[in-house]
Amino acid sequence: MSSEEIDTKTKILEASWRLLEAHQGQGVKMSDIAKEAGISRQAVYLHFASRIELMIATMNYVDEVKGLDARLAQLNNATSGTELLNACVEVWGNYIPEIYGLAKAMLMMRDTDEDMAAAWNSSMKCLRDVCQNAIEALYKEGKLTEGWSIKEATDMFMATISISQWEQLTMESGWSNEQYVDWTKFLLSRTFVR
Amino acid sequence: MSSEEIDTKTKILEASWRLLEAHQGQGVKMSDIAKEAGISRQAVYLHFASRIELMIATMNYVDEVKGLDARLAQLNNATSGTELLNACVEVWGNYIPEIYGLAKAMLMMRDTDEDMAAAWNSSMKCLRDVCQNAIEALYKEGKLTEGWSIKEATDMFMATISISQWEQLTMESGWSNEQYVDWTKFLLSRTFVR
DNA sequence: ATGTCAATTGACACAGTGTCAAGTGGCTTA
DNA sequence: TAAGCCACTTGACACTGTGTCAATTGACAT
Repeated sequence: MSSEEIDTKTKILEASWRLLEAHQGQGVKMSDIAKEAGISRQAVYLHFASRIELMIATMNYVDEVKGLDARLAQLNNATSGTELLNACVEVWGNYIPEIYGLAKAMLMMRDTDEDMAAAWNSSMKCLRDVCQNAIEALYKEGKLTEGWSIKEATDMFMATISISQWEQLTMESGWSNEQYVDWTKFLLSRTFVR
Repeated sequence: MSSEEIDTKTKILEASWRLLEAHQGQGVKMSDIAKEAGISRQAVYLHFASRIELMIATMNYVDEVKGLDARLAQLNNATSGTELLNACVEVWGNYIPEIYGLAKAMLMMRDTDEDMAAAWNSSMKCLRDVCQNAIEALYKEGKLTEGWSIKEATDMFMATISISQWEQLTMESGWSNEQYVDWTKFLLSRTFVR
């Protein structure tokens, strides 16, 4: 069996991931991935029907290895809504730099490919759930700023911690990740906590 | 001269703009633009050296016609920092839907093309200036929330009113533009006003 | 009538994705 | 040891979209 030797499929996924991170999700061709994996370009298609499919598989693979779900699961220890909100920003905000290349590639393809859009949304689902928990906790504590519905507040929360927001503040404006996390926590607390 | 008949260059720009808006900035080919303008594909290249150049020209053309600068210039009537901040969100927030298709196309190209990135940034410059004015006004009134530097606050301001943010809240989360403007004003006031 | 200029047509190069057919080399099973 | 299977290789090709080039047309100006 393939318990010791890494099977080709995994080699491709690793190569894809590595290149995506190295090039920040841009300009990574099927032939590059094949070369990186040490196989022929055509062989990639023996394992993945298309570029899109490979990208989605890479995303699932990274999800599995890095385990955002697991990281987020820990958060349910958080007692108060505020605490949960802050913890959420911290976990996600420190996760983004680890998966930025991949995420960027996904976001770019999402515009033109429905499957990718769906895959991305379902991958964001677990994050959204935690965000919503935080908002609901605030609400139950009577601490959610007046006027917000749960949905609206969760929408705004998600938008605020979106990859594009992170990209603009760190990559473009030159913020450190710590700055990003701290000010985002500040903005969210001020916005949602009464 | 060409005072009555629209010259071909303008016809191309109009066609480009129309298609970009109609298709939300996606999948608009040179041949589509040519067809829309009523000329041959190759003729487009007699006026614009490349797709990128045409896109940048379209952007400048729309800027000229729609006049974001002019709209923003009015704002300098605003007396207080808070007022300026709100006015800024209102003007920009109501401008976005009018130019979304074009903006989306620009943002997508920006990832792969330096010239486009530069053109986009310079186009955003006037918006950034107004945002910075608002933050500075707050600061001078002693109303800027403690901790923010002018630059950081302006960065965060810009990120909050970015196209991606608007896109996520309206196109994806289904908010009305009014909702977008109101909640964004709310979030910014809470974040920046002491 | 001659020249110029904008536009047309058709052909072609190039990159990247995806497909197909034929071949190779190693491993299993009879 | 032969037969068959399997993952992979090679090379060729179709398709799309961008960009280029050369030859041609038709209008308008001198």
